[in-house]
Amino acid sequence: MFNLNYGDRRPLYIQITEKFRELILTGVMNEGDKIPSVRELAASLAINPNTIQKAYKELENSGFLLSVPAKGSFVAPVKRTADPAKIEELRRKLRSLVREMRFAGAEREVVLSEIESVYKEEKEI
Amino acid sequence: MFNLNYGDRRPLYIQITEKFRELILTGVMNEGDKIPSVRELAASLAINPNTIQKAYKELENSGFLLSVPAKGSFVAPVKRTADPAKIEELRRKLRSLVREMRFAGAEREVVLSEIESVYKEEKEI
Amino acid sequence: MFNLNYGDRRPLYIQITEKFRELILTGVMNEGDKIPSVRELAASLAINPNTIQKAYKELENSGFLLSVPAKGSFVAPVKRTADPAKIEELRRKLRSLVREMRFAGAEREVVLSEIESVYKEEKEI
Amino acid sequence: MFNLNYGDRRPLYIQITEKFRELILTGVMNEGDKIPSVRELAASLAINPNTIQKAYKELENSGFLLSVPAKGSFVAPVKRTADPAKIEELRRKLRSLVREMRFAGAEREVVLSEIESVYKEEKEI
DNA sequence: GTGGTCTAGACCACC
DNA sequence: GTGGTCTAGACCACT
Repeated sequence: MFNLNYGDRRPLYIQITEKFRELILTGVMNEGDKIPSVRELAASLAINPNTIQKAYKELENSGFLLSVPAKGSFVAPVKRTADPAKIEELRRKLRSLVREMRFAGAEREVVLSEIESVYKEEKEI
Repeated sequence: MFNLNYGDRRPLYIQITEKFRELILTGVMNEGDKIPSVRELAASLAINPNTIQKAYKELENSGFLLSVPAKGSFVAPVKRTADPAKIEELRRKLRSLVREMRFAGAEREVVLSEIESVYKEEKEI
Repeated sequence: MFNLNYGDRRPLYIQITEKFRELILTGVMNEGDKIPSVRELAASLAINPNTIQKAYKELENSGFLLSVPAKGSFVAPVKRTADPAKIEELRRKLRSLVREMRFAGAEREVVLSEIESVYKEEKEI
Repeated sequence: MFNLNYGDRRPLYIQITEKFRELILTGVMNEGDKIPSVRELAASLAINPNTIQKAYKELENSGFLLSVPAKGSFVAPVKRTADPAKIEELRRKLRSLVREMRFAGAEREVVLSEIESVYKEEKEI
């Protein structure tokens, strides 16, 4: 499914949550997709199931996964009552980034097309 | 000059760097402009000079300011690269950020309006 | 671990960053290695922890370290670019520096021996 | 002869010293060359002669120029009893830079050829 | 006056 | 325990 980097000294469970975060945010995994069971992924990565458990727990806490007892874990629905503070932080980052692009010479249309393409992304899948 | 937000969980020195980044990238401050001295701004914001110093140092490291001992700090000469590689890098960051915003529940219109508002900001007037 | 030179007019925190840069660039320390904690190194060098913190921060900003709160600081994953543009930039810096050394009275042999000794330094052994 | 940058907020006399430093270090100007008189250069740059005076004074203090009363100012001989501290500082910079080049993938020969070419530079003129 | 360095000590969140 | 932020205050070199 993916690989761990043992050179990276970040804890394994963090590497795993990051990986899932990336897969979900990029639309490789979508709402409702079933993810591998703890034991399954542990075997596949050859690490302790407790580590996977901890990663899944983190992902559940941050709203990326939804665990259904006796059924498995699934990618959470996108709705998630938007945390205003989080959105505000992201908007701040967005403004700063767009200003930098503008300053670097990127045309308004280039930026807009990038946005559009993201919002079309998963619909095409 | 501007205000600090103590509710904001970002460190004060980061808030300050962001503010200057914004003032410079939006063209409110231009190359060569003298900015307030470390002690002056510290007094004006009622915080410790060391905190301002830290912010100015960061801004100098990232190329926004030029600090000259015994003279003052100035907005650095700009290099509007229009470097395609730089733009490409920023586009990648933008996509990633927009995906995250979308996932967090931000509507397409919200993101677009943010872009528009940046491109309407004054600049080089 | 290493020593500070109080005769040296360079700031302590710069001496520290240089030392780590050297240790990393010469391969004595490698990606993922844990480095001494802020307080540990401060005690060992008998200086204030804030000074170490400043050095580590600089090293993190320039991509040599990765600091993780509550975990420690680690040598960052390396990206041996072999980017021609980067090399070209370094060559320009080198020419300028060597001109200055020559002007300051350094003999060609002195400069060459410096190069040789660097290329004999251990690395990735 | 050269231009001043009024956007640059560094003092004019500093810009002038830097310019001469560059011209001398790159071998455009050589030992014994007569440089323009204070009044001459002041007129050519359309600035106050005092500013030129100050720049020349700085250059003389740092050993780049040699002023002969009633004769003019000349590029100083290269010998200059090499200040050991200065040389040491430059050697440190050189080592650091060469390490970085080596790390970036530059071959030993590339670095050496750069040195050689600098030491041949002025002889070809 | 200016930027810059360093110390001493407090406090925080996280693990 | 860890990294990180902030304050308070001393000192330096330079203009």
